[in-house]
Amino acid sequence: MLPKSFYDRDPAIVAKEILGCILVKKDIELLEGKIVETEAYYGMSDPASRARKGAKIMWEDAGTAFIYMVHGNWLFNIITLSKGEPSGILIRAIEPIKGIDLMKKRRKIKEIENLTNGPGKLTKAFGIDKRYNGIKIYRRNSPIYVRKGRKGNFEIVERFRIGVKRDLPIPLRFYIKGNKFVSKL
DNA sequence: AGGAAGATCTACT
DNA sequence: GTAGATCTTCCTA
Repeated sequence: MLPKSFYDRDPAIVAKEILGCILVKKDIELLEGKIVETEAYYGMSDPASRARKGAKIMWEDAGTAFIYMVHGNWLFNIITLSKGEPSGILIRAIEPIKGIDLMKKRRKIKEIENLTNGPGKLTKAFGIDKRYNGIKIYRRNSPIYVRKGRKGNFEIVERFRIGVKRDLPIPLRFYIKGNKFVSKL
């Protein structure tokens, strides 16, 4: 399982290095998925950042889960840190590994490719909502955490972020090239 | 009270 | 594949 120090770095670095790792939810159920797409968000210097909208939780320590609602969807973020500025990464898409039947049930569909290929979709499939806001995912016994995946060779594609009104002039969206579960090319 | 928000679903061309 | 409606909570007036 990834230690707190992993998250305590620049969000763009964390966003890239977490690709290929496994997102795990384990409490009364066991769900796993490989992280295939992420985005990085900075603090006050980032026009798209929730920090500017007064999300206090962004000032908590690295490795804190940050969950909020957009257009009727819960989005799952992890707090990171760079130079004392609040920042974070958004998990945009994962590839289902374990608990696929439960994910299908929650999403009410059966095509695997459509199960978790978007930030709002994966939270629904995993049953993640506001209740998990603020948990420390680096702690033992955390119901949600990330662990290292199998080493795989893949190329990382860099793109501009999706959906943000005003983006920064640098690419902050990262995904695994050729993966079917990426939300958008 | 009303609008905005880092999205998704559906119903078409 | 794309456009438009609609999703739900939070923030500001």
